[in-house]
Amino acid sequence: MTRQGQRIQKEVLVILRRHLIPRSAYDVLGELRQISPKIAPPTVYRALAALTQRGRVHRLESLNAFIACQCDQHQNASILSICDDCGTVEESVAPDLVEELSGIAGQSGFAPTRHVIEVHGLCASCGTGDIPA
Amino acid sequence: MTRQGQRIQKEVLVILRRHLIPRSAYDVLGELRQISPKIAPPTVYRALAALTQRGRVHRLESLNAFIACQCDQHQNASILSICDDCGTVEESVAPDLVEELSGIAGQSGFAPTRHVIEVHGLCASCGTGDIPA
DNA sequence: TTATGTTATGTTATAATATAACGCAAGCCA
DNA sequence: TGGCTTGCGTTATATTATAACATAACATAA
Repeated sequence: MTRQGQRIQKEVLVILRRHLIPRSAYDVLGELRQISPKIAPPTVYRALAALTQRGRVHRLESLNAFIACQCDQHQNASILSICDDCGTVEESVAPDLVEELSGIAGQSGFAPTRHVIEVHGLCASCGTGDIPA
Repeated sequence: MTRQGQRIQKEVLVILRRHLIPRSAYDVLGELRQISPKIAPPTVYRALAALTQRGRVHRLESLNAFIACQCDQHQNASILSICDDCGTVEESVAPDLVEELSGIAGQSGFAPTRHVIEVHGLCASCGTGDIPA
């Protein structure tokens, strides 16, 4: 990775950390362009891929969007709880559950390498009726 | 749903059942058009949404693709194990794990409504070294 | 049966997401 | 420095998905 690559990854991470709700790659691109107007989609996707691989960012597969890791580093897969009302995402870590999941998938000889665990629903604030629609 | 809607849903299901590996919406559209050339994307997406809602088809969020339900009806969320080599998908049902997952997500008051559980890796055939790349 | 309201469908267009391909530059090492 | 490898910028385009609105199908009751 070059210095320029590092710079962009850092900028992307800063942008994602500004938000509690997921941003699409093009949302991030839009914000990046406020600083560096010439940036093109592949640059953003590369930065997001690198950050995701290093666990600094999580990709929400069911939203096609990204969020900064809230835990500041962990090796296990995250459980991402997505509020379908306000959009906030809560991250949980549960190594036992991931183990169990690997066990179930592995019953037929399947060898897991990556787990996608996302839960949709309503967060505590949106679900209580405190804030009726 | 009208008769035409039923017809298309049935055709989509037949197409998906012809394949053991997931098909994108546009793959399905392409096959549908061999029968009914004038079909447009929204028609396919509507049929897939209806079939998914009824549990006849599963959407693979991490692939943006669809596969026919292999279990022939179940109410619980599926665990979908996706072979990154040959593309086959194996479906498992594990109500206990889904319960546990709901419990973890619910610790903060989150109320789950839908679970996305996908595991990437290598299936038994691809992982054993029997068929080296 | 016809009128009427409601929901589903067809159609067009376009939005949103993602990546292929390739030339140039940066970093690395002899 | 020169040659090698990898990463990056750039252009173009592929892929996935939906908005919007007109029309058609169906249900119901007068």
